[in-house]
Amino acid sequence: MATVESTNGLPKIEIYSTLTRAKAPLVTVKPGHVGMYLCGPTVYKPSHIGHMVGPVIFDTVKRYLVYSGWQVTWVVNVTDVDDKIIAESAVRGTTMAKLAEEMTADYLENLATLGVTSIDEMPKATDHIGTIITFIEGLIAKGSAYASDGDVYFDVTRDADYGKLTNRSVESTQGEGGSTADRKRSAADFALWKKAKAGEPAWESPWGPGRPGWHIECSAMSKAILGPHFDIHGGGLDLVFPHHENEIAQSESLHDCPMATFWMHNGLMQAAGAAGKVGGRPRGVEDAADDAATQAATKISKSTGAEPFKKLLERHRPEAIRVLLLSTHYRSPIHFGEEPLGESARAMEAFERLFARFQRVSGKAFYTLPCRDRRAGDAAVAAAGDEVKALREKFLAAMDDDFNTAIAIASLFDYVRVVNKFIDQHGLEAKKPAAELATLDAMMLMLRELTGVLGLFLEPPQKAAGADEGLVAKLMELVIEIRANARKSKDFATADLVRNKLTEAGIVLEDRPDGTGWSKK
RNA sequence: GGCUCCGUAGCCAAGUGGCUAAGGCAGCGGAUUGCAAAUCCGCCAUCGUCGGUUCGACUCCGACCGGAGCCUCCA
Repeated sequence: MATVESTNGLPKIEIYSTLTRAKAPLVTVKPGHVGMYLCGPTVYKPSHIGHMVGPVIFDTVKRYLVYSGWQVTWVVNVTDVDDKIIAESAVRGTTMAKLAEEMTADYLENLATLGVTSIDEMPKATDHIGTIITFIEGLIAKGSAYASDGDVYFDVTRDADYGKLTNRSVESTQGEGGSTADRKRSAADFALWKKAKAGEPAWESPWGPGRPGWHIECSAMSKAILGPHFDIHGGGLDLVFPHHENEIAQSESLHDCPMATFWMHNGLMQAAGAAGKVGGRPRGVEDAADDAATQAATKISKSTGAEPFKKLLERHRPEAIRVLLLSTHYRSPIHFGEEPLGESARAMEAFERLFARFQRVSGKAFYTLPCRDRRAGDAAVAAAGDEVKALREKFLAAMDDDFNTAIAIASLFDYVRVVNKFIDQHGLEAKKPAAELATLDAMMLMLRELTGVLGLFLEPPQKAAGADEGLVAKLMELVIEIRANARKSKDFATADLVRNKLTEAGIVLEDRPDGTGWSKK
């Protein structure tokens, strides 16, 4: 076995933390259990592809940890009270709660299509107002926060190591202080509680009616569900400062213990060929004071607004999107666009052709094979042969090393080749020797195990099926039979005409030793 | 300006102080096929530029050029 056993009998998995800028073995607060928190969306608009990156990555992290033997509790919060939600609900003439509910549903549907189904809890900020108020009171009692004219602010000068996540000093973070500067002791202080303006949603508090600041939600809710010190805190790289820096300041000031052992940050989605992250704000005029080159660059970035994810799904299969997200290392930016998605989709088809081939040979549907866990896989791997064993070890070693899904996927492409070669060499499409069939089964079970870890191919591809599906199948059967007769009598002109016309119509014929198959392109 | 990070083949993208620098897409040659498709085999990079450290660097250090994120409650 290539994997190293750690003291508690679980595999050794190394994770990079933004806080230490280094990888360290996963050692959990509670042995055998991982508490993982991901900063979720502010639900004011339909989600776009950029919102899917973190969830897909952390879903994969969770799948891999569970596969490897940990118990995992994964929390993704929903910010359902916020300036933007208030503004957008006003525009739409609806309530904040209604809009938030609607957009949360949209978010969840989109996640489900991508196979992100492993979130355990999704706390809403508005369900945790009491928790948040208690948290703020604790900070005030410790002298880390102060009330000011109905607002409450965190006092960064009382936090000796403020800025440790992003290597910033308090001085260097002092901007203008924003519109509330006159209520703050120092410009870098940030709001824990915001006094309600007239007509805004508000909750009663010791400081008067108001609502929570953004940063405090995550500190309070992660504590409520995962405890003051948990294992993995995740989010996009754009949240490192100020959001996560402030979470650390709040939680560690109150609890005097680390908030999270590992701070994992995913790279941001960028539109291929354009500057700027997907969904980012266009860079404004304030940047134009720079040189001409910068101006040229900012011009392009104006087009980075992202379409709703559902629109994207009209053009691309979720499987291709998931693979694209996982084929880049999670800490790197992802180049996203029609072209990369198309390539990703084409690459996926090699897997699906193999699944179809497997079904022809063995009569078994790949999608119904059981996804084993790592221990069971360890026990079963010998039956699949040395090549498979080596590729599985490569896969596991890559995932153990900070979830290197890019290498893991690469090993799966090698895997497909190995299995195809096996079928070729033993002529399994024509004859079916029991011993080789058993080996093939073992190989495919292993592929099922590994693709399942990445959350891939869990469901059969969605057929663009209509009521005509059965009719088309019958017609194709007929066409293929007629063409087969033509081929038998060496009437290749007719046979080729049929095939070419079908190709034009988007149907691909494959003449195999045991007959002709067809598929829609 | 400050703080992070990146620059690998036509495109995308892993990776390592020293054996043949993953994988995908595209392309080329071959096997197979009546011809194709699919499949298999083979080919296709010296790692932004310039210096330095080292027996040896693409991998470490420095400078420069180019790109990205954050410093503005954006995943």
